[in-house]
Amino acid sequence: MQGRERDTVRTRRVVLDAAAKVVGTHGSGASVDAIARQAGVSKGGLLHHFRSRDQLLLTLAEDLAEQFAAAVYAAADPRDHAPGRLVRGYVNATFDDLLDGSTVPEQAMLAATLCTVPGVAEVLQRDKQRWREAFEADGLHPQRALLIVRAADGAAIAGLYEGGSDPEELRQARELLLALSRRDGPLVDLPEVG
Amino acid sequence: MQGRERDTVRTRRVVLDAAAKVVGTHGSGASVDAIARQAGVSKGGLLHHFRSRDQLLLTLAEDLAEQFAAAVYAAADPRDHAPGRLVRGYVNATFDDLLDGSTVPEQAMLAATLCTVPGVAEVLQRDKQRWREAFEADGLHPQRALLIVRAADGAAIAGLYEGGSDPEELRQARELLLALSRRDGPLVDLPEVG
DNA sequence: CTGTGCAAACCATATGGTCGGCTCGTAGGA
DNA sequence: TCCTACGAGCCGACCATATGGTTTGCACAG
Repeated sequence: MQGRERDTVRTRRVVLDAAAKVVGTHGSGASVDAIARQAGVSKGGLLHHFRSRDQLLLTLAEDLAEQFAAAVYAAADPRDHAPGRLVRGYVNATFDDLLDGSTVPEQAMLAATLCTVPGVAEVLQRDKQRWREAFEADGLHPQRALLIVRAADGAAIAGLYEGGSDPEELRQARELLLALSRRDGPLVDLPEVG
Repeated sequence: MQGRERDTVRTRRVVLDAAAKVVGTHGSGASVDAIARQAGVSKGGLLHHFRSRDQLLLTLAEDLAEQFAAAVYAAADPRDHAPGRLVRGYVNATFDDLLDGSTVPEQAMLAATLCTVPGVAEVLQRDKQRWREAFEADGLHPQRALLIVRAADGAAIAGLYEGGSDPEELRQARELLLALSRRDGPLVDLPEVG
């Protein structure tokens, strides 16, 4: 019963990857049949593993959130013990995705499509709560951490939905956010302008 | 020939509003029929004004972009002539939408759905370019302006897709961004932390 | 032999888009 | 001013089709 379970796990994995690909290119028009074909599986076979299309997409959303979290923790330098370590991992993971660029339009499609799937909103909300707690434990001034994370999110949105950005600009933006994360305290001590 | 044209304009307006409402609640599942019913029009009547569903949604996207731009310029204080005036309008318009809150989930659905419509990506890209140029003429240090706008976008995303945020937190975030926009120069002169 | 992963045919239905026709406002001539 | 012809806005029935989900059957591991 072990080989079988392995097969099940592998098939689910293959289907999830196929779903990401097809949804990334065809958006909400991605049919179960198309996903199944991409996965090299029949529609019946797919629906044997995922009760419905919505449940498949929900699982995909959870899977992607998990993958991103893993990327963030992987991007956090293990030798970095200063406050803001996780924030820096978040920034780096975000911009790494963006700078790769090869799959940016697909990711935009993917994100937009998944957001319209019933149940995904709750998943995102739970995810948000987890990040919030993680950042609170990261030691940086909350206002500062929030600003940095928001800016990273905004850059991601801009990069995803509004066309690929200039790589050089992305790199600069990342450096700025990283620099901001290496300092601490409220953000008010700035030279005033006329 | 004038009354007729008025009718056409009004009907198109009604249909667009209906589309925003239905798409906001039903996402990509919003059918032409449902939109037509919401608008008090038959499906045939609707398709008389918009050649296809996609074209309707594309028009809706353009319309919403235009509405947001109008809100930004309306939110910019006419007596404000310091650099960053438009940035402040952008921040205020964004957070006004977010703080209203009543239609936040609908707007999230709406945005996500429209992003999957063919042609909307190009519209967003053009829109982005317009904003970029407008901000460049706004006089603030580019890096600073970009950071503020990105943070506002990120806050919008967080508010829209990850569940309504705490109003108090939103207000604080807005004040921070506005404060940042009232200063100028690069963002490096911050107290370093151990 | 048995149960599980999977295929393929099948079904009900929803949806986008078309079409012929009806209504009524408008233009233009008498 | 009145009448008529025209055309635009609009309706509602219709059609082809794509899609989500079910069911039946089969092959194979244990």
